[in-house]
Amino acid sequence: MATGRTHRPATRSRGIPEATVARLPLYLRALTALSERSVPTVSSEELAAAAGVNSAKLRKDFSYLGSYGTRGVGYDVEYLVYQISRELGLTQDWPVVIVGIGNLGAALANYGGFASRGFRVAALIDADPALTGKPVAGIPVQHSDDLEQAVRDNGVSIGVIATPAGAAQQVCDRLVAAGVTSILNFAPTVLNVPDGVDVRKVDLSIELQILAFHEQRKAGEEAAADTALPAAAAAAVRKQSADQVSADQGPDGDVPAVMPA
Amino acid sequence: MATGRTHRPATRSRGIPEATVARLPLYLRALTALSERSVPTVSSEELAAAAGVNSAKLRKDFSYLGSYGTRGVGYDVEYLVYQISRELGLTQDWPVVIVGIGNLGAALANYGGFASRGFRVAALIDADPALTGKPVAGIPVQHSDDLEQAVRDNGVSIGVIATPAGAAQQVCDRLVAAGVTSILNFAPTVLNVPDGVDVRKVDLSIELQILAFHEQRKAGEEAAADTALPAAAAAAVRKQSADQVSADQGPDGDVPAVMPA
DNA sequence: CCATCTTTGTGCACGCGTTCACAAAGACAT
DNA sequence: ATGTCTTTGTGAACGCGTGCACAAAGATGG
Repeated sequence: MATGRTHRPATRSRGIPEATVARLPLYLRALTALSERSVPTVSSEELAAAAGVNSAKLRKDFSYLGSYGTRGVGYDVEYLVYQISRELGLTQDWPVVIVGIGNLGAALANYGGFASRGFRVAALIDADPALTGKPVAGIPVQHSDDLEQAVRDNGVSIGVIATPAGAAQQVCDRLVAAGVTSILNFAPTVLNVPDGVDVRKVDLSIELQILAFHEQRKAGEEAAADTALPAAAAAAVRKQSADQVSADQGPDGDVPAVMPA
Repeated sequence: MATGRTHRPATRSRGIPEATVARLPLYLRALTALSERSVPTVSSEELAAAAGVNSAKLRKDFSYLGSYGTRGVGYDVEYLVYQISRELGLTQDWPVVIVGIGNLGAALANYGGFASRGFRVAALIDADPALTGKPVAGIPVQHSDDLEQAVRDNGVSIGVIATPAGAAQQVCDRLVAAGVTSILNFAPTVLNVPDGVDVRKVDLSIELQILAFHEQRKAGEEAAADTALPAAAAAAVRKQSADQVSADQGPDGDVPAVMPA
């Protein structure tokens, strides 16, 4: 994914491992909550608990950013909030464009977690003419024809794709051609992009499938553990017979994330 | 698998690495698409390309499931679809309950990718009395008071939390108490659960923040290149120079303040 | 039946990420 | 100042995941 890293070991700020970057938003969230409660300092142990990670991992993560803690005391909350925000690039304004204003796209447009972290929804795009001009989250939806102009006029470098799978690649190509270099993809499709463009994907059904795998494993172990089971696991067993739905018609098509309206 | 005797016989789910499990849904999606096009067999190279992964990785992943391929030919699409579906537990019906029917919850209820993979939305729960009884995606919303009963009546073992952050832990506790053992959490909060309960989280803003980090890095490199070279060569240089980055920029002002609910 | 060609399955090595464990650093009390 | 106590920052070991490279396995053609 990430384009070739440098041969630079860990000089200054740029040696930050990908795994650490992925956790910085977690720390930032926990720190922001502490900041609101006017907590002045926090130890690695406390903050790690709040962020749901190991304290040693947290300290090592922070060590990549620099030495921002005080031994015997902990970390200054406000200072750390600022440092992490700066490192993540959240001290600047990031205009984003959302393409595909179905259920999911609309939910994303309304999502408060974006605006509060410097992400500003600059434009909403949908192929359906019936939606054009209709306001969603206070922003009028623009037709797909205006995609390129919306990107350029707003200086957008981050695009969000919430279209059906079939349209995703085409939308992606147009976004990239218009100058977008980072894409958050909610469509269940693999996107092909040129070098220099980052893609992150969120597939809602994949997470559920992973849960189902572990759930099945748990159920199997329980069943194997004790043949005669108390009422406790009755629910698990009932899954089988609850609804023997096999959505006939064979394999599901790869399904659009949203309904177009 | 000639050396399979001293180690775990990878016959069952026991030996499958977590990273492999996370990719199985990807393979399944690609295979399903091939199946719809009535493609009989597929090579690891082709399938890997369709799934967006390395072919060696794919072969190794499949080797954990067993030897389902034919050397010189490839993999039988239908057979592999079945094997992966079975491994993931998708051959059975998974009733799920969605708690928090806001924009996101409603989008999830309407999401086609769930039903097509054996996940059936058994109940929708929301604390707002104004929503009670109102149908969303054809399913009437139930009040929070009915959470436990909805879980038990439907034999639900997978719960989806799409509530505001402040309500998530409480909802989680109630779900777990009612018998749910797997939770997909969309609320921006760390959930505490007892042993034996799996939690996977999806935080929409985290993904954007990670993109912003890389975007900032790219912008910094371009800026560094621009100062050193004529603007015309900037694009060409972008990919090459990844090492040196100007440390900081001026005070940009705005700092992300609060976490939404 | 043998030769050749294709593609799988995997041994191996390497690098990243995680965790442990502890010395160094600073706060604080006396 | 000096000692004690707390907590950071990190060296080092370990384990997992990834990718290479190739032998084995089977198909295919002569």
